[in-house]
Amino acid sequence: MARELLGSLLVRRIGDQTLSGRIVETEAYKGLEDPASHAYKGDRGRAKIMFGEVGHAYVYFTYGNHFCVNVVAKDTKTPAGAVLLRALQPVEGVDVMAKNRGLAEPRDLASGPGKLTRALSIDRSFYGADLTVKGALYIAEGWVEPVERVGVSPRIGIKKAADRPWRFFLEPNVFVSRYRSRT
DNA sequence: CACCCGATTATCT
DNA sequence: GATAATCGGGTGT
Repeated sequence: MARELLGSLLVRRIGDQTLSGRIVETEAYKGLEDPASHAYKGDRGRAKIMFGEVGHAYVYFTYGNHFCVNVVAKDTKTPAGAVLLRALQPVEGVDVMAKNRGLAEPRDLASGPGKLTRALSIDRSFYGADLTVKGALYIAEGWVEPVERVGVSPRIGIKKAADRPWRFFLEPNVFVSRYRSRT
């Protein structure tokens, strides 16, 4: 699913305003067998949602400053799993995203998991939200085949299970995260 | 571009 | 008390 989500559109509606971005970077997190996953310790706490319905949002707060958003994803035999959305290519409402971020440069607006939630005003109120139905936050229907290639690398910013190549990104693409991103 | 660091809080030991 | 699925600002090459 981390691969499949590349190229699809994440949409945030606020009143009559629409903000959206094309997903250009993702990371896969498994459950009980993935030491880097928040679901590694089981069906409890904030990770509870990762054991729930696919297509729902797992939003968590980290480093005392940032929210990150995941899409719950797993097959029917797997108890838990999610895909972290790491970067967006801004599409609609770029001016509002710039305002939310206090920046003007499009490539810096959503090029990181904490940046994209700030750009789209995504916070813990979306914990558990169903991203498959058109609401305040959803993934649009009509997935478009990416024209870019899919690059693969180890996941970023983790220490446990850091060897697993479960980060996926479209390349060439200037909107992917650049901190500590080596391909 | 590479590396370093402080901010700030939920979660775990 | 320590760590963390991060970011932005700083320094030095």
